[in-house]
Amino acid sequence: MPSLMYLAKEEFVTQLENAAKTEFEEARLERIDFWNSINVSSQEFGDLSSSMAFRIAKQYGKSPHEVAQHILRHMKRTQLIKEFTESSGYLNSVFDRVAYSKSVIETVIDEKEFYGSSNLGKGEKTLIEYPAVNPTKPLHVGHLRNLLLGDSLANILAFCGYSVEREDYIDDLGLQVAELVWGHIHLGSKNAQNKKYDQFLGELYVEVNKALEKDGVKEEIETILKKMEQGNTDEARLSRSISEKCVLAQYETAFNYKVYHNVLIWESDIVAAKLLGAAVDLAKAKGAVITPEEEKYKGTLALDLKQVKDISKEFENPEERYKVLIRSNGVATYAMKDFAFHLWKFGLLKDSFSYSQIIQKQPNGACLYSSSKSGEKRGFGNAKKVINIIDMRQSHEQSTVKALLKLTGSADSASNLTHVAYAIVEIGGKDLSGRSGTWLSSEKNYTADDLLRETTAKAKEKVESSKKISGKKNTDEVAKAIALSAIRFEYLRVGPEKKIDFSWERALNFEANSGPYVMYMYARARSILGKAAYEETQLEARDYGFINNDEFKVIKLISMAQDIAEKSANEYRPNVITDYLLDLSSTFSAFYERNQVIKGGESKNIRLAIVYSAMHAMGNMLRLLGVEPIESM
RNA sequence: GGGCAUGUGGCGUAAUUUGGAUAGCGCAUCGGGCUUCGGACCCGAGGGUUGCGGGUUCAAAUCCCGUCAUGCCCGCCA
Repeated sequence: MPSLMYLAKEEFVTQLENAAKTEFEEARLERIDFWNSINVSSQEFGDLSSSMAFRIAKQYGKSPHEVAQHILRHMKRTQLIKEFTESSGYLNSVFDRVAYSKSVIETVIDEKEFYGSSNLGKGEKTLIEYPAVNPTKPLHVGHLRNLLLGDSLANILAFCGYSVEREDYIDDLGLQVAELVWGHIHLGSKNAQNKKYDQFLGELYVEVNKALEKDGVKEEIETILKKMEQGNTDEARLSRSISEKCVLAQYETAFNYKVYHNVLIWESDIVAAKLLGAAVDLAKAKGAVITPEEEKYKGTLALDLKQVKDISKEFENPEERYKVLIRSNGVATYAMKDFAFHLWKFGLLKDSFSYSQIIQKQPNGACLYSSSKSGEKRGFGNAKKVINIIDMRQSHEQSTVKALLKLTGSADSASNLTHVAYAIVEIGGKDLSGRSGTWLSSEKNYTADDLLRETTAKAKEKVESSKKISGKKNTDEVAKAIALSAIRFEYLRVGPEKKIDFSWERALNFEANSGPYVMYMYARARSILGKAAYEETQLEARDYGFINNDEFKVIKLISMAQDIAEKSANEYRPNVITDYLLDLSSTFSAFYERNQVIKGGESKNIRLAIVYSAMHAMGNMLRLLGVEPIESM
């Protein structure tokens, strides 16, 4: 079922189209033109408005006002629209508040926690990968953007009817891990006991990075890296074991942020499964790659940039002719490995992984699986749609993967591959490098753990000073929930393509335009319902006769929840949701500030129903952001 | 050299994909509001030539062209 706002718009379009076509036959307009001419307008101009008359006026050489008046004559009231009006060329609709409100509220009562959900995705299997952090350091405030974007988008897509699989890729064969293996051997692991393992590794990593300047160290690390890649060596086992311990520590953090996954795929397992060979064979067979003659590229397997420059402008490069995929020493580049992995993601190569349970029960109750040497077969991968949450600096690599998919005959998959490119998080204009240890600070580290701890402490202070909750139990839980809402909101309210300069001040702001603000409005709604001993059966008695402007503003916003969720899913933008939540909660706040609910006399029941509906709309949208609303705070 | 992203009041941002009525919101500043359902609140004021210059249009933050600034990417690094 589409949202009521959508239905009202549809009724408007139908009336408008018929009327306009009767009066202005020559206009040659499509239904889509009428549809696009309609906007949600500010209250003074009615509920929905169309600028169609301007367009027709031009063709007919008449004034928009005149045209609109002609169209208006043929427009008749509909189920949801009480009347149409005209003002300075715009055609406005006025909703039938009784019919509209009744329908919205009954739908919410019927659907409750599913209100706003839809079947947009038609159950399509969608694989979403995040955060793919190197298993060499703690998650910091930069990684958090990836983590929260991924988790939130996964929630949103699931709510919109996609069948979502949350996957994380772990590169346990990277140079960074090799450096840590070297560090383990040469610098020891004496500090490991009294620290969280990822924190210990992160610090060790900075140490190793300093040692890199010494003679011979680089070579030693390269040797280690080669042994790791061979598999079945001491170095390989050590790298996997270090990586696993690190990932488990990182996931402890993720769990505190209420972020969960379905499956981890390890680079060492991708290598063991020989996906790469199969991918190379495929690329050769389809003629997607060539072996350049030029001296510079002798012995490599490469992508001919001329062949792909139509696929993406990224490949327009006057200086380079080829993009190397397999080096002359036989080692694959990142892009090629990634292409192989994507063949698996789309089910274009058969799933040769075995899976074991790395965490039997995450805090959300679900098992976390992991690719492994031994284990059972499972139906992971084989997705129709693939979404990668990756920093925008990797756009070029992602385009290469896409191009390879297209060239190997999977144009469908190529177009179903989405790179959600987000800009980095900086601190005081500097990016968060693991190598130099920017995340380490003498006062507060910029790790995700530190951020949550600081924010929770601030929240707890506030909770304890609040009279409402003082003397009550679980202040820790409440403080944590509030802290989470603050952090998640702060990260998600900004469009993904804009860079974020991290600031403690903003992270710790719980006032308006924040997660806690929305949570507060939710809690107040609950509190009112509790005080009124509200039950749904009371709704029988509600009277839709008097819906004032404050009330109807809230109802209209509630009616748009599904459109908002779908927009957010289609555009991969959680900030569509945060924006809506701020609008809804502040409109709701203004409504109850000016309108007594419990002492509302004849309006009491309808207002209770509005509070009830707004509460569900807020709660459902908050959950899409990964924020579980709390009853009181 | 080529490509990508960003540029909106002092600060942080929304709206740009699909052009519409007065560019929305928060922080900060100033002024109001608790004997009234929770003050993490509400109401109001000041603050904007949407980087700049052209163009298209009845209408441009939005589309087109140019230009400036900032950051990033374009390795047989991973």
